[in-house]
Amino acid sequence: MSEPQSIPNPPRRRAISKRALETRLNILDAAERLFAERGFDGASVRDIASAAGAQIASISFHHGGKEALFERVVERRASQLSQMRLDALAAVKTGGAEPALEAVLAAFLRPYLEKAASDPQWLAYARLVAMVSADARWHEISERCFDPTAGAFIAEIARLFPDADQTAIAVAFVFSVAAMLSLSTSKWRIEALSAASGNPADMNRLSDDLVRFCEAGMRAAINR
Amino acid sequence: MSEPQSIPNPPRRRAISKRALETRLNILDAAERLFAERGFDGASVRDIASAAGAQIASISFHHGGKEALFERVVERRASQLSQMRLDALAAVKTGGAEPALEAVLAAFLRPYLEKAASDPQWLAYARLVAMVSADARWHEISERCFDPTAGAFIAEIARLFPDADQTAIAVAFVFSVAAMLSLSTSKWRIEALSAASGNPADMNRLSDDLVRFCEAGMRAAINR
DNA sequence: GTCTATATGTAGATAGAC
DNA sequence: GTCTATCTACATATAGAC
Repeated sequence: MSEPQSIPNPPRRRAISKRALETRLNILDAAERLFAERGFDGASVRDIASAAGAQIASISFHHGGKEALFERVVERRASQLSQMRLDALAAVKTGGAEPALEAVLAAFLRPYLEKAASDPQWLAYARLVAMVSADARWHEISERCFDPTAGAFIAEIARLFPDADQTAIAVAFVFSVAAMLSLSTSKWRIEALSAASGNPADMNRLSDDLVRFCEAGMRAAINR
Repeated sequence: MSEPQSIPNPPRRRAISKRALETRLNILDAAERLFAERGFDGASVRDIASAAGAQIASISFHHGGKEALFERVVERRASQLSQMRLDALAAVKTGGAEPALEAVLAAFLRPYLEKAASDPQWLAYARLVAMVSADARWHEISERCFDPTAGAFIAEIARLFPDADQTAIAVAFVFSVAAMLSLSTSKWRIEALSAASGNPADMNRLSDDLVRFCEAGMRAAINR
């Protein structure tokens, strides 16, 4: 993924210098931040290069242009997050008894929530995903990066509740993902709307609230 | 709202020609569609003018530039939708008994759902709202156009459940709004993820599913 | 691999004729 | 109010020296 023209068994290829790898990584991180803040069209490769301390030309050189860079930014974290989620799902299923609905939903939601609570780059990534999901231009990315994992979780829930309507489960799952993403895009709004209470919206509490909310909503869909 | 420099009692002002009014309206409609499809930066005033059958210069003339046009597009429908929601809330409260939680949530969600089911421009508007909510650049619009109405509904729910945590209610409300908006941005995804079932995702059914999902989630937040 | 210089396109805004 | 023509700025991308 990080070597454009890599070959399964390259006969002879010079190692990439440490500095070049840093440049690539700095560009990816800066792009993630700026794309998340301003959107694909609002973030220019000039600003990204500048924020990364790199040359404008290095973006085309290392990543093959703006669009390819955007896809790499999304793919990098998506594959990591998918792995964490599927691992958590597998762990939940190793116990002898049937897993509880809450455990399955938590296996999907918690890996992201834990990352987002500790690393601002993951928060930026979620804003990016919200953009990707909302923009028809990036549907292909969604299908490739997100839908397989989402499908696995929906199938598992359907297996736990054989009598439930599968479409209703998928609908509730999409609602749950939307609620999850709103934590990164609308945290400011939660704080504004609950100003009276005074609490400054602690991330751990928000995470628990999200899992409770989604589980209750999913149960309502299953018992439809 | 549609007359930039209007004065409470204008001493003498020539009436705006019918054609000019049409130009203004055509621009608003085309802008709504293109902003929703491509985002603020992705939609050019050139394309908007062209889609509206108007001149590029007419956008600055009638609406005062691209940013001002964007705000007008959002404000136009936001004020209409707020009115419908507050009317529905008032209607729910006129009955002697305390309104049910479901009725309050429905008063917020149904007006939009009914519009979106019948008018593609309202679907486009929801994509726009999803953008506005996700982009820090437009927070001021959110606070001005959306938060007052949201606050009224949160206050009503808090009044119905005096022992519930107010922050938890606000959090669940934001999750509900996110789920609602996902109907416009992720309808294609619902269809992809529930392909096995075959149902082509009828909008009326999705609306019912949404209200059920949000009510169950909100109850879980209240009983926290 | 990096960096300068530049090619080529398009953006938003407006002056001034009609 | 409309429309043409044009201004200025900035976009992405790349060729070629180092």
